[in-house]
Amino acid sequence: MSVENIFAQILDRVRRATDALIAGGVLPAGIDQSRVAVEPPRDPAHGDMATNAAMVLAKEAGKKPRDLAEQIAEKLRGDDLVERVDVAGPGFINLTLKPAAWINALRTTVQLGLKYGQSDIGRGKPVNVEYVSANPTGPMHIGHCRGAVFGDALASLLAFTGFKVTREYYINDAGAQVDVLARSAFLRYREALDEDIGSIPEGLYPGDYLKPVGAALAAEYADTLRRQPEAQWLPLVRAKAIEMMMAAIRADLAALNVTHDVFYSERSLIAGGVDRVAETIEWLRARGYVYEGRLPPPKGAPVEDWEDREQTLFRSTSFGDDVDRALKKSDGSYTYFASDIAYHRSKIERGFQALIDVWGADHGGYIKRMQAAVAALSDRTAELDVKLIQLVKLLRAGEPVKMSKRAGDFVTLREVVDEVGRDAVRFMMLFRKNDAVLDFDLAKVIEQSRDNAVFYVQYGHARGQSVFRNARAVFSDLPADIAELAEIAPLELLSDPAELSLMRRIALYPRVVEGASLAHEPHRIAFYLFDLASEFHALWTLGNASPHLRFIIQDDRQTTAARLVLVQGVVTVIASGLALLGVDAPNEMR
RNA sequence: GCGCUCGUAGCUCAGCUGGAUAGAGCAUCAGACUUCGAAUCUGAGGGUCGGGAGUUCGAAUCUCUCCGAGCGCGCCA
Repeated sequence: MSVENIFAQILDRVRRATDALIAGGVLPAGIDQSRVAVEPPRDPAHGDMATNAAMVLAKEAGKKPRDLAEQIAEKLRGDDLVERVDVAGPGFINLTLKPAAWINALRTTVQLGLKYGQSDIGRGKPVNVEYVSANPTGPMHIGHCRGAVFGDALASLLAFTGFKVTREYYINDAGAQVDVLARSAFLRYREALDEDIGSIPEGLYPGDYLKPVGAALAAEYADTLRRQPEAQWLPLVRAKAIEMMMAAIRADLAALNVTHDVFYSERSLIAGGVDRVAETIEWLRARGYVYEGRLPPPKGAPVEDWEDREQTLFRSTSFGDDVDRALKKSDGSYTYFASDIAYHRSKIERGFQALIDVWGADHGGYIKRMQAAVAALSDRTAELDVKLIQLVKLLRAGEPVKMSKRAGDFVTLREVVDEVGRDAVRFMMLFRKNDAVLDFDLAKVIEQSRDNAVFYVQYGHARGQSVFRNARAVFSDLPADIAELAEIAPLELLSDPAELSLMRRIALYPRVVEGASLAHEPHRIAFYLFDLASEFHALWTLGNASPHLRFIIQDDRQTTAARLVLVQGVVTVIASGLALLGVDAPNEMR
């Protein structure tokens, strides 16, 4: 819990009050206090904070909630941070804090700067976040983009809250699809040797992006490959194609500022004479989780070439899955699931007990078996959270965007980033819950209006910075160092309801960050920033009708100094939140 | 047929892991620019939280059951 989280501070005071009641025999010793919470009330008229302590504890204590609330309230009265305590409704304890509490919180915010909102709730626990993991068979398309941004932001958020994060990409470079890639590249290789290849046959990748691969192969091997049988050239062409596709993918990710610490190759699981997949299967078999058996045919949609046969199965039903899952295909090779188990075993062996996988929504049916595998591999100690990322519908002014033929019938990530910019892409991808379908309108996201959340938040930051530029022109003697300014500024002059409300919003940030981190929901940061910007813009406009509420008061150095600290609080939090999302916080909008 | 994810204002969506009278944006209507950039702001109308039942002090949130949408359902990854 971070020291600057004022909600945590107040929860601590509530704990002291209930502990005192336990000591006094009013509450039973050992009562479960885990559900006691302190949160901002929906209605500001109820005060600054409310706690449910009395309602949560009443039953076990055998007391009426209202009576217990009164006793807790009595203990809280006289607290140095608390101005007023009221008992309301079914037993809420409403707290109104002294202005000094908010003033201190603001001062702390500004002095901590970009460290504000950090916490140690992760306690250094290693977390592995796997995201993107797009097949190396072509450039990134818009469908990959959302998962990439989500995973990247989630990783940043976890790191900010004290987890030891590893960002990981699983390269699917071992399945049949990379052989298809190799054959497709081989065609382009022949094309590069001036052969007429006609149209690309059905089943191969048609995109132009393989032409450079063909050219590179021609430069490297001249026409030697062409005279070899496929079994000979395929591994060479495949390796080259994968290498070049991964380079393209890394470049695409770089354009989005998405980074990874580890690129883990599926092929490496079975390379160098060590078969880690077989090892893992035997490891599981020794523990009774793998057996030879038969599966019932799938219900519903009939499978045409279904044959009932004995196969190697993983006992995922022991961990809540509906059926056991096949580990080998009929030709004896491993299923994708088998390698994926071996891959997740490597994560566990590398010391991760907390795993997060970011997948496309079409993989939803895969979650249970993978969680089952992780449970089996770790003796139920490791936890896998799978975040499903829903579809992105790409629009332009309300109309669906058509595919680009050259890229191979999909819109590439690069095209979109080039058109609307990285910030718009990143913010909008996070301005929705991960499991909700997202409409991404290319025309809307570059609009400069409130309807465009990216612009609106960035503009808030730029506006804040412009106040400082203007203030320096008026009061050149104010300290340039913001921490020093916060030290000397008479913050008690910030007494207007709109100012206090903004201070409360700023104080909410660490709580939002913690909640978003624990829930693995980075979108909460984006929505919070929108609300913060909104409140800041409103206060700004108040200055039009009420000149005494402007940030810079020509003949009042003290008030100006105090308000600059408030503006800095807003600027700091917007910059911090945008940084978590990987979005720039511009000093001016041009 | 089974499983997963959803269903909240006319539209697009939040709702802080069970809290008080369910909130924003867009759209509609009515307002605010001799400004610290109005690229903004203020106000109004608009809801059976898909329907029903249950759990408890209290449910949009948890459970069950219907209705509807999307995704998935040995040898694709």
